Amino acid sequence: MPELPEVETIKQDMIKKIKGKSIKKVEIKNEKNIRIVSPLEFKKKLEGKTIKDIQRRGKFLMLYLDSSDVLLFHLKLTGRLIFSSSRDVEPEYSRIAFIFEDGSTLFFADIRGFADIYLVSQDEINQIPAIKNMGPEPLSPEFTVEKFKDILKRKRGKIKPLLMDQNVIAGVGNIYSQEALYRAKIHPEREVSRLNDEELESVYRELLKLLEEAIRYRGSSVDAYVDLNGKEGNFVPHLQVYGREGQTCPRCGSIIRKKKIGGRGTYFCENCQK
DNA sequence: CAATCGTCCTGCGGGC
DNA sequence: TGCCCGCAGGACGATT
Repeated sequence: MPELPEVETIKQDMIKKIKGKSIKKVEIKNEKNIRIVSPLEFKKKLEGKTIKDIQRRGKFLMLYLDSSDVLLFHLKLTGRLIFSSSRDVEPEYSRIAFIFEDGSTLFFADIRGFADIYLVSQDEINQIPAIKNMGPEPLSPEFTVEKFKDILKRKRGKIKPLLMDQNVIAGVGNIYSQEALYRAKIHPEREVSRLNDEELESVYRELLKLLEEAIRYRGSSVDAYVDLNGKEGNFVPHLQVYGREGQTCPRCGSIIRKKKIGGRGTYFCENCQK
């Protein structure tokens, strides 16, 4: 499941590999992920267009075209974007092929089919509900510790579900919310209104360090995530609690627990997360 | 009104 | 060994 570090990795690779390329042909094998526009309109609006810029917002990847349109991807759980220098090397579960003038191809693949693909004009981006209400980018300079505290102090509820709420902070999902809390030594079920300044500051610091570190390691290949070259990220060995139920806590040696919190599987150390 | 549930879907793992 | 059931989850809409 691609979260901010994984989408950021894909974005950086895309800037190197497909920025400036012109889409010659779009082949749709499975249209299920395409939202709002019809497959025919999707093809028509993309063929002949050039990719001018690539950006990320939360877990969304945004490809700006030389028309006024933007191609948006949200990979959800099992969506993949894989670049190949040849259109003949088709990845597993491939659904859409974006074939460039030079024959190189961007494949969109998805196992479970939850991913969303939008094609909208630039001024329609903010009409997409998931983007309209999205919280700040955690790695932007404006996202200061004061801003973080301001936002969370207005909220009620358990800290972990709040961290992965896209309307609170953009891009943080199930994996990085729980890893950040482990690093900050905060129990995922702590009521946010009962966290003091020092604790909130620690969550902020650890979250930002974690995201930056995960980007340097090209993300975590949990579930279906691979990078633009189809290669796995290198951050999984650096995850300290995620997926480690029954193993010992790297910090205190207690047994790591798994519990459903806010409907999502959450791993934590009951001994050192208070 | 905030929290939980069902929905989409399919690969995989646990259990027998 | 092999089969089958049910779990996993991002975000949204419905429900309690």
